Amino acid sequence: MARKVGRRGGNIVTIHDVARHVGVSPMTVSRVINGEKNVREETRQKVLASVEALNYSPNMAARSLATQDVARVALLYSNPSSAYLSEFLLGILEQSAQSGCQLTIESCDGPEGAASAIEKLKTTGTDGVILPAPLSDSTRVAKALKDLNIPFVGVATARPAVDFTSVSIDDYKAAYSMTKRLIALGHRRIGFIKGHPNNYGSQLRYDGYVAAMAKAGLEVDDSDVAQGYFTYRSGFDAAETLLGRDERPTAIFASNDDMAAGAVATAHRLGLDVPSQVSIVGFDDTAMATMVWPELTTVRQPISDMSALALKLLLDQIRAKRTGAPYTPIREIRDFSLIERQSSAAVSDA
Amino acid sequence: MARKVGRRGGNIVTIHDVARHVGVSPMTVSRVINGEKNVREETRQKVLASVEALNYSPNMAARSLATQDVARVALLYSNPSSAYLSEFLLGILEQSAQSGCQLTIESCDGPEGAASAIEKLKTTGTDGVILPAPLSDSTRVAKALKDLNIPFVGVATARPAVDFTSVSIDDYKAAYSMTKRLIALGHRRIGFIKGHPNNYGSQLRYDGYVAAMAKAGLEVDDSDVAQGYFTYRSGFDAAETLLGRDERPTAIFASNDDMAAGAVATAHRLGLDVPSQVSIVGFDDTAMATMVWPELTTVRQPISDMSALALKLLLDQIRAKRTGAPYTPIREIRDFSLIERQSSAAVSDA
DNA sequence: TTAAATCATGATAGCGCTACCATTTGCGCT
DNA sequence: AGCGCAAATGGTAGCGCTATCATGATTTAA
Repeated sequence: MARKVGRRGGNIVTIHDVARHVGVSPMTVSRVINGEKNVREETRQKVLASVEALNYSPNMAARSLATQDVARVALLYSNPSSAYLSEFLLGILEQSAQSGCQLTIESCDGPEGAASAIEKLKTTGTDGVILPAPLSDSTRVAKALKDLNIPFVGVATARPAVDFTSVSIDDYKAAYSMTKRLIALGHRRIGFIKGHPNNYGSQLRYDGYVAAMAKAGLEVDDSDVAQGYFTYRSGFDAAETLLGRDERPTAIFASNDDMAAGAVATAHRLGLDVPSQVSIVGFDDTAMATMVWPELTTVRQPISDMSALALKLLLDQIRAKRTGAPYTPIREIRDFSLIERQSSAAVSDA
Repeated sequence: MARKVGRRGGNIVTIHDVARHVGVSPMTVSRVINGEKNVREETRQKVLASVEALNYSPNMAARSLATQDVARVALLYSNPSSAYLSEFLLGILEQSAQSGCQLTIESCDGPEGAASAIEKLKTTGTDGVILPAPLSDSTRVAKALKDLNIPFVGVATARPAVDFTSVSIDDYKAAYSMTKRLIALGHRRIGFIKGHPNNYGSQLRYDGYVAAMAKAGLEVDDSDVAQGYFTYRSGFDAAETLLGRDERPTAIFASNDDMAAGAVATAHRLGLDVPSQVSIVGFDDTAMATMVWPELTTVRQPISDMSALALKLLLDQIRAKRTGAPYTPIREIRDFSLIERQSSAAVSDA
């Protein structure tokens, strides 16, 4: 239980114990653990068996000390939804525990405030930066980091700029799928609430919606599209425009969950039942989606997977930079999924 | 920037550099850093000055390796609001970076699911556990941990059990203050939405409300109190009971933000304006509070402070356990604050 | 004043791991 | 067989820090 028993003579299993158990040198064990080559397959197997048997787990502190390889990575975020942030953190944490890197969390006020935060990171000696959702689309932030020669990875980057490594989902495809699903449920007039105009991902979502509608031979009337700003309030207002008419859509697709929740509130206020009279769907599957009633049908991103992967890629990049190896930015695309809850239903024939 | 420059000859400032700079032995520097006694005040000052001058910062990896003191602490949580969780994580992370301990995050399904999670922690060799909000009130979980002799600290523990260390706010006092504030705004009939009946903190909040009403000489009518379950939906329904009458209260105090948000939705549906016709206030100041419109007046707990403190206390406790020192559980109470937003207002004379 | 306790500091030896280089082993080739 | 070369393995020396004990400086008690 306790890691310590005395200054020496602890009960912790070390690489030496494994080595003795197998009958090789500690060095060989180290090589196996780190997946280096130049180890005979047979030896490798024996070592792995012993690791298992003795329940050995490497001591991160010793490793980072020996390798001098404690990457200091910072997570720089600006007001994401807290649901997003917490799941993001979960992924990052898991990965960082495995990789034994030192995490710093830094918040800033939008891309503007990022400048000073980045300045600070520089003086602190940060080896790399993770940029979650809103910040990952800021060219300004990307440029600042690049100028400082600090490696970074963007998460949920919508803009398909390939000059830095990023992990995202395909916003276009996701919006396309969701729209297609609504159409399959019998909806013909589907309203859309756009996200913030500055947000590139927001544009992609809209494009996906339009494409799916076109594919089904359905027309998108301008009056069925409302501008939103990703906030609850903006969804509330936008839905008012969309639903406050005689000829209203039977479904509304909001570009994020907060706006969808706002739309649900408006529907209720107008005396419309969700989903029997209007289906309302969101995007992101944040906690908001299950907090409101009825719970929202939405698009789910594997946020914690994505953040974990982002950290891993960042560490690779940092390592490459240190060894002077060439590094080519990667654009990873993860799969999204459609989560169907109670806010959507087939259009009623009434 | 990079932590590494070559196997040796890195540019990192070590304790030796500081020692040389001051003209003492590394050991003395170490002592100063760790705040040990038996160092002459004059020497201490000189060392501290050099630390500052050279911008030295201790290498956690080396320290934990030398002290054999890597505490493995687990954060065990069960479905808290994500807003709560993310802020909680922020506090924990900051503290853990400073203390150089190894964090594991573990989720479980309510107190029931905790059993297996705890079992797992045992085999993994966990030195201590942090228990956030809902779990910290489960006697079952507390007992399981105690039986295993694993130190733990509860956060936002409402039940005033003093047999384990905890960090909380005074739910009673907070509810009392909020109620008093509403009364000061001119409200005389104040409805209350209770939290989950199993939750002790929920009871304290109710008691605080009742006490404040009594203090002001106001009667609490049974029909002005509704049972809720901390969910949006339950707040939605409870508000219906409270507001769906001719003689309705002019304010509603919900035991958490989710229910307050639900209550706001109901008010809107009933055509009541918030706050001019009904004031609605919440508790916790989760992200939910600012996501709905109008934004909620609520009670704020210093969540990240509390979680950071909890980790610190946990580490103390672990250390005490290792050295065999006696340990007395502490019950820390932090200050809450009233956050006034747009969902509450003075009662109108109309 | 002198022995004994106390304090301030230093020297040494690792914590568990891996970088680096030395050595051994295996294997294909002439 | 003997050579060379590469693959496989081992030995050594720290990474930055602190536990421990040893030492010299200072105070206290007697």
